[in-house]
This record gives sequence, structure tokens and C-alpha cells, in this order.
Amino acid sequence: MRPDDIPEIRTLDLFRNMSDESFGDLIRGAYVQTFPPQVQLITEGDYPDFLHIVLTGSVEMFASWNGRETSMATVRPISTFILAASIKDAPYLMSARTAEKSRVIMLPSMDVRAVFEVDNGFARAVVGELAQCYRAVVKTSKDLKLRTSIERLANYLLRSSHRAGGAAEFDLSIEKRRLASFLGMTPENLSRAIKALRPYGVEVEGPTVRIVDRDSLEGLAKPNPLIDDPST
Amino acid sequence: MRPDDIPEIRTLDLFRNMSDESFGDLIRGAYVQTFPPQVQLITEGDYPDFLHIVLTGSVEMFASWNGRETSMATVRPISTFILAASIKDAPYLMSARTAEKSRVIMLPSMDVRAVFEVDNGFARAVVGELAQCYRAVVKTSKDLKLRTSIERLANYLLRSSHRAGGAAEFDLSIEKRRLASFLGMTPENLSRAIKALRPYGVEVEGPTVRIVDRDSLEGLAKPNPLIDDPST
DNA sequence: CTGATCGCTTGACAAATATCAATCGTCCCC
DNA sequence: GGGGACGATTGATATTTGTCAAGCGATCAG
Repeated sequence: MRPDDIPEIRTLDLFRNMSDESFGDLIRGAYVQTFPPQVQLITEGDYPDFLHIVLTGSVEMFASWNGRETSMATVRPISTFILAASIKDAPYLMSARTAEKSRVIMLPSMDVRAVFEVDNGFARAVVGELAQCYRAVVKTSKDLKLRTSIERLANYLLRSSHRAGGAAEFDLSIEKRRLASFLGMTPENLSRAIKALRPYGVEVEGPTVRIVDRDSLEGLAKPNPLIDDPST
Repeated sequence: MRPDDIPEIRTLDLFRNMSDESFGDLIRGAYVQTFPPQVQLITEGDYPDFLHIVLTGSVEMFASWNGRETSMATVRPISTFILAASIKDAPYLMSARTAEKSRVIMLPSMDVRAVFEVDNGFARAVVGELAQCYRAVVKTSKDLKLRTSIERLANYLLRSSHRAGGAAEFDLSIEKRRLASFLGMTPENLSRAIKALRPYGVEVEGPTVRIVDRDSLEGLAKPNPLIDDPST
């Protein structure tokens, strides 16, 4: 691990309120690695060796069953993934692969569990992180069950715009076929859904999205903080 | 609260490893109430006043958007619900109503958060509970995205049978229209899906289900512990 | 007993979504 | 520069799923 990685990690919510000693125990066995795109980092069903933290790039979480595959989430810096499995020492429910070139910290799960047992500040921080993850999955579940595919796309675009600081023009930061899978549709249908949003002031050219008429799009999307606000 | 409720609660995973003092603080302001069926206990968007624990009966968690409603989960004894919102003091993402006559403990959220801050055993127990909830939602999300409606029904029936001790004959313990909503389909389609499972040895009469040919049903359902095993 | 209500079921139809096949464009490698 | 690979798009078609309307059967109140 590079020495200048350490202060950056130390300030994460998850590690901020733990003792120096515990933090030292955690990062002693840690290492940072840079992966090229499309490298599978973990496989569902395996037992967790490491708690992963994405420093740069992005990581796609996905799941498979019976020869089918679906994209579950994209993890962006700086966040952990697979915390629940690491703490419980339970098998991964999802696989992960780098979506682009990514720098990832890996903390041995054994150390994570050991520190969790002795450091009360860390234990409480884990609660915060897990609650956040739980609520995020509940939101995407509501998105999937309550909305049509076009409504999901419309809200996804509004969320993306918001993440880009409210910009009217921004880039889809993932491939369209992965976006399709994340939104629970086929790539073909995503193409058609994009066209269906043109009357609502959405212009898409390659990876670039321009929201020309936000009011119109919001009229269709009806964004709701209990589904679309990632911060609550 | 009735005195004989207390030891039962004390043995729950969530409360087993906390100090007597903390436990006393928690239940001091608690009360137990029995609700008739179809009483709405909490409403999404509200801030949590209480952490709820179902002692008997069952509670349906559901969510709404834009005039639509979907069933998210059924909480059965003895489990908590809305723990994440209580701990974070964040708005409920789901509403809850009693599905049948139910006895429910209500612990003031303020007390829960206060005890969480001081009792380390409780804080760690909260982690275990949250991780469990998180993984449960991930599983249902995979179920929804990777399976067709008939496959979801087939696996639901196998899980129900397993919960009934592996019995070939058991009762659907929820209304069919709620089951349909939970499985992400309409009541009409659930009816048709049930008929579609007849060639796989599934006989349904009213609320009673009989799995005549488990091998055949499993051949269709292809149950997978990373989706269908609630214990991992 | 009777009528009303309610959940479930069924059939006919409509809408949404997936699948298949072909094409287009871009990027990369030779 | 010329394939070739790959992702995106489009059109045609099939499948799945939802909607609407009607009817059935159980339950319950009067």
C-alpha cells in the first residue's frame, strides 16, 4: 500500500471513528491493487477473503442464475462492497468485476472481523454502512417493482444528472447493455426506451445525454426521494 | 407490557448480548399491543417513532409510488422490522400493515438509538440483524430479475414447503393477491401460473398446496441457496 | 334465507417486453 | 488501408404479462 493512500482511507466514514491501533491492525495486512477493466474480483458463492474498497474507477456487481446474468449495482469511489458477507463470513451473494481500470484496496476479512469484535467505534460505523446498503437495495427493489422500464430509465437519467451536479448534459458512465441489465431490460428495449423519451426532451448521442426539458421529463418520471434520493 | 413477554424478548438475537441495564432502558418505554388485521402500523416517508417486533401474527411490508402499490415482504414472529430506519433516524422506505391479528412490541426509537450508542453488545447484534436484512433483500432482488414469474412461484412454493418442515402439503399463509404482488405479478397471472405448475406436480385447492412431484418441480424451479436459502 | 361483498378464476384482448435477424458504425489489430 | 470484432440500433415477430369484463363461490350481515 502506498503511504499516501492511508490518510484517504482513514477519513472514510467506515474508518473515521476507530482507534489508531485498530486502524493499524486493519491496514497491516491490506494491499492496494490496480486492475484493468473486466477483471472479475469476486465470485458469488465464494467465502469472503477480503473487504474491497474502490478508490478509483468503478466496479460492477452482478448476479447469475441458470445461465442468466443481471447487473445489480455499480460501485463508485470511494465505497466498500461486500461488507455484509465479510462481517458475517457468509458466502457472497453477488459477483464483482471492474467496469474500467480501477484501484482497489483489499482488507483481509479475518482482520475486519477481528477489529469489529474489539473496536466499538468501528462496529457502529459498520452499522451505518450496512443500513445505507440495505436502504439502497430496498430503493432499487421499489424502482423495479413499481415502475415500467421507461419510467425507470427516466428516473435513472434524472439521478445521473443530479450526480453530475445537476448538469443538463452528462455522460452515461456505463455501457448501455449494462445499464439495460441494471434497469431490468434488454439492450434492444433500452434503445427503444431512449427513443420513447425524445418527446420528453431527452437527447442521447452515443454515451452523451442531454436533458433539454427537465420539467417534461420529471412529469413523466415522477421522481420520489424514497426511491431516487441516494442520500437518505 | 406483560411480565411474561420480557424473557421471550430477552432471548432474541438482537437483545441477547446486551447488559441488563441497557435491556431495562430499552423496555422501560416499550409497550405491547395487539392489533386486528389490516391495521396500518407505519407509513413510508414518516420518521420512525418505534422499532417494531412481531410477536404473533404477521405483518406485511409494502411500498407505493404514483398510485401503485407492491408487497415487499411478510414479517413473521419473532422478528423486528424497520431497524435500519430506527437506527439511522431516516424516513421509512416501506409501510407496514398487519396481515392478521398480531401482537407487536414497540420500542421507542429514541431509546433504541440511545442504547445503541452505549451498549456495545447491542451495537454488534444490530450489525448481524442488518446484514441479514440486507442479504434478504438482495436475494429477493435476484429472484425478481433473474427468474420468470412461473419460476418465482415454483421457488416460492418450495421455500414455503421447506418452512413447513419439508411437508408436501401446506397452506399458503398469505392471500393470493398479496402473494401475487410480492412475486411481482397480477392476481390473474398468479392464477394462470398456478395452473401452469400442474404438470410439475403442484396441486392447489384454495389456500392448500400439495407438492406431488417434488423432483419435477425442482427441475423447473432450480432452487439455489444464494437466492432461496433464508438462513445464509 | 337472501342479497351483497369480496377474493379468486377465466376468457378475450391489449400492451409491454423479449427474441431473432440484419445492419450500421466504431475501434482495433494486422 | 482493410478486415474483423463488438456494441448499438432497427424491424419483424413471438412471448409474456397486464387489463378489462364477467362469473363463480364462499362468507357474512340483515
